[in-house]
Amino acid sequence: MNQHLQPVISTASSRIYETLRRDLVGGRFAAGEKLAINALKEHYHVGLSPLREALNKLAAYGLLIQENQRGFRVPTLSRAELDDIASMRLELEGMAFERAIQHGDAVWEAELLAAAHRLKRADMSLEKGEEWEALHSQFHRTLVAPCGSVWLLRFIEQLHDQFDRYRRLGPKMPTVRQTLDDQHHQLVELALQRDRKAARALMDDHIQKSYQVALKRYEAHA
Amino acid sequence: MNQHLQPVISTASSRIYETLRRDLVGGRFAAGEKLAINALKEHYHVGLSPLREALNKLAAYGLLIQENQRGFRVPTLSRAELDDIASMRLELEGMAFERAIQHGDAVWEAELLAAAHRLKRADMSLEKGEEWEALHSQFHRTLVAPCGSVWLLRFIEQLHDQFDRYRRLGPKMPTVRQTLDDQHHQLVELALQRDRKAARALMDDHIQKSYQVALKRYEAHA
DNA sequence: TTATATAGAATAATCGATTTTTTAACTGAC
DNA sequence: GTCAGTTAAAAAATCGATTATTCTATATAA
Repeated sequence: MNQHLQPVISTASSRIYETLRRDLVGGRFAAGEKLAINALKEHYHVGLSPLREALNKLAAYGLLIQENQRGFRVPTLSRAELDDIASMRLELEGMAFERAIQHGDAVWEAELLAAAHRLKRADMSLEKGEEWEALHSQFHRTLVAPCGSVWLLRFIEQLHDQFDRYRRLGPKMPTVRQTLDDQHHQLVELALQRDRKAARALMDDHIQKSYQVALKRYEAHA
Repeated sequence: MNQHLQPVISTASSRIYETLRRDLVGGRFAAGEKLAINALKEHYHVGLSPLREALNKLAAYGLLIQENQRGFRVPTLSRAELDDIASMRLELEGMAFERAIQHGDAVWEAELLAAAHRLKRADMSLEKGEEWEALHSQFHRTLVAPCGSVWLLRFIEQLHDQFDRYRRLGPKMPTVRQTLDDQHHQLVELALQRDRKAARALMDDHIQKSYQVALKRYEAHA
């Protein structure tokens, strides 16, 4: 499901990394909060060494701030950063989607349809939990997967995690969500038709709308 | 000099991280090599815990590959990856430079001239060691610094480190190097004149030429 | 009162040793 | 000779304890 690390074999360190990543993205820690390592150790039933290794990785990934001799903090949120993240998503995901449309083959088309279908079923259940989040991430990953650039995919993944810290600040907004869910299918449509320009335009619009949602939530939150 | 971590206060972990990063970028480890943690411990006179924390961060940063239960390896080099890195640099650094030219203020102009001057003095000494590398990195960072996007700067920094693994595979090539050094000054010129289009074009050419150098070295190496 | 100093508690970083897993060498059956 | 199974050695991951640093509260001096 998640290719953040090859979880073929798991270690305590890789497990707690993935768990913490999800919890950070899902907003289970307050922005700006100082992490109490001992408390984490207890809460997640994990030893100090694997925990610290995971925290170090998360800091390098950008989901934590590390300050020498004073541990780890959850990054604060700001309008400026949200704008930055959204505008980088516009540039990079748009670019990647266009390239994916140029290079994607029949296997990709099938995977796209599959990912969209799985997501739609989750949309309908109206249970927007971790399950939906995973399918949603996977769908967006599939859209850009055959773009041909490993580094572009890596940056997009990172931006998604950052963006979701804002998007997931509040509860779902059914009407906007409906529009966004519909766009997912239209994105697949345009991809299959290889209509690069229209696909790019829709992707831009999709990110813009998501940004509006995230911004509303951020402002309600602050 | 390097803002990879705030080295205001340093810990064993942050020191060994920075040292290893330099050594990885500088090619002091063979591509694909498996890192012998015990040997590293001895060589760098550092304990196991800070060393492992540094290795974890470097893996998250992309300068190492981590495989569960089988430690850390230096990523291999490939033509495809070099192409990817170079084309991402073209996109992102070009974008950043254009934005920097739009937003950079008088302080930036001064810093640009200063960075270019320091680099030129190092160019002339013909000693292309770590000292020159540091000034070169700093110069390129300064070029794009006021682009307005923290995430864009972060990605560019990462791509530079990756690119340098290829560029630094071989010894200097005086004639090409002369051209590239000259371009540094022309980049400053065009930035001061706020000639966005020309600046972008020159940046593209600069990265292209650097890519040619890196590619030659990669092919000679393999 | 304000600022500075300091002791004690809390926390971060690191160390040394242990446990777990992988790798390499060896064995014997086919 | 080759291959599966076994074992010893090596390496990775983790643990428990120690050391170093920061934070907090209190005391003292200007």
